[in-house]
Amino acid sequence: MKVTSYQKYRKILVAVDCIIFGFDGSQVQALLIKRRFEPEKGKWSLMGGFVGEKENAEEAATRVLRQLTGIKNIYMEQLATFSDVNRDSAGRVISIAYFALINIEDYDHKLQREHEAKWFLLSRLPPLIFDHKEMVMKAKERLREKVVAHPVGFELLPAKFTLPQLQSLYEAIYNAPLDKRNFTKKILSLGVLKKLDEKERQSSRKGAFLYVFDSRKDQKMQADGVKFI
Amino acid sequence: MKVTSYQKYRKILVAVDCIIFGFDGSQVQALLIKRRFEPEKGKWSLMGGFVGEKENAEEAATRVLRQLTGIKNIYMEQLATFSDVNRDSAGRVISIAYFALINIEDYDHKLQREHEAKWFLLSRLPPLIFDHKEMVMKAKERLREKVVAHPVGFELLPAKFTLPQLQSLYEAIYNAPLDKRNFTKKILSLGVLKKLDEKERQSSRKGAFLYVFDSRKDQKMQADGVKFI
DNA sequence: TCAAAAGTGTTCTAGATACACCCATGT
DNA sequence: ACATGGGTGTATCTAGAACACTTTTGA
Repeated sequence: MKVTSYQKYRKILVAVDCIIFGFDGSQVQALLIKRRFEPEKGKWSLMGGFVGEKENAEEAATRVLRQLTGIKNIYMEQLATFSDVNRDSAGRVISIAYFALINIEDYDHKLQREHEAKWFLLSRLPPLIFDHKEMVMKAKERLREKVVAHPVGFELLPAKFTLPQLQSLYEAIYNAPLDKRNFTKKILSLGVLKKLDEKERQSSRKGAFLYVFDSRKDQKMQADGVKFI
Repeated sequence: MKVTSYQKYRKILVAVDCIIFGFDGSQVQALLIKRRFEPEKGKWSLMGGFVGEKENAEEAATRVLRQLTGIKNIYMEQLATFSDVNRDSAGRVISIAYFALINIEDYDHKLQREHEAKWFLLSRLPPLIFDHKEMVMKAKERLREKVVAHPVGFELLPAKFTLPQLQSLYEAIYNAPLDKRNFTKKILSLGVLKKLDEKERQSSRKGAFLYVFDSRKDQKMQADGVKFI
């Protein structure tokens, strides 16, 4: 039985916008699309959508992410809600922003073409519509904070990766160089990596050993509250 | 000129809810009210309200906080948005939760009576309506994270406070005892406290020196990224 | 004079930092 | 043979943790 005490209040359009980060081996990038409808049609924008009647914001964001990337199990978390009265030039819309981390390799390139999507270096973002730039900046900040205490960085890498790749990722996130020996020592001491008997040989003659993330060990560590890098 | 491309989407009621933390000298508490309208009238609830046409969520939360506490400059930040389809039994409402820290002394007791508000120990919360319990738990977690790197704890204390009071606050937030000597050493080494020539004598015969928070020093420290406790 | 809380220093330990050379391989 | 990136160990420094006694004063 519905009660009616809320009837006098004005409803508002509710959207989600997704900040999608990827890592190309040396830089962190964000995935943007060319907006296909008015207002601001043709401008660069985050991928977004409206929250439907029968879904919560997380479901809406998951749907939007799958539409764009084709990936089902994506690392995603709520960032913040943006609600300024005039943030959208076409009317009152609040937007719940989510940030997501994906492995660029998993990304479906057909979908990329379909959506006119493009990866941009965080340091070279094009002008974005509305408050989307602010969203990206906030997401970048959150990623940095997050990475200190949680192993989210691995989401950005392929399943098998080398220590130099992992180090580059952390250097890109912190925007600062790290000492190779100290990095190796610390990351291995966490005990969440499993060394494979296999080498990656694209990037050097000697080749670098591949590792995989061992999520069982990670769970134990999360419980103990260990810090990453 | 308004464009109309959003017309086909369904609008949603948007509310804010405020988790208000206070500190009574030994325990962290949350301020709750008895809900005065249906549904769930008479049950314990967070203080909330709807986001109006001409305000953003932060303005709405500030308004709600002032209504309840009478305090104007309140420490507040956005926590998260809760959007489950059936979270409110009276219809689809999403809620943007804010958490706020106040000094219990600043609190206007007339308003407290007016709203049938009451402080509850975090360890002894009554049953709460909807998803408000989840909101409080998330806020508690955020407070703990926050306090590590930012001097937000001071918001919970009166302007003049003693080191033992400050220590009790941190012990309450961490829910763990701290060593008095290590605590004193560290907090003073931060250089954000100014010792007064005045003693507080309620809680001991010897009396404890009062301190004030020196925000100029704090700003410098924030820039340098120092950690609290 | 004693009960109750405030105040105060030193030692030990673990984690972070700084730092330089050899290795494996393709060309 | 050499250029390129991969891999490895040690010494130092710093921050955090552990730990106990003296001081003040009102009752």
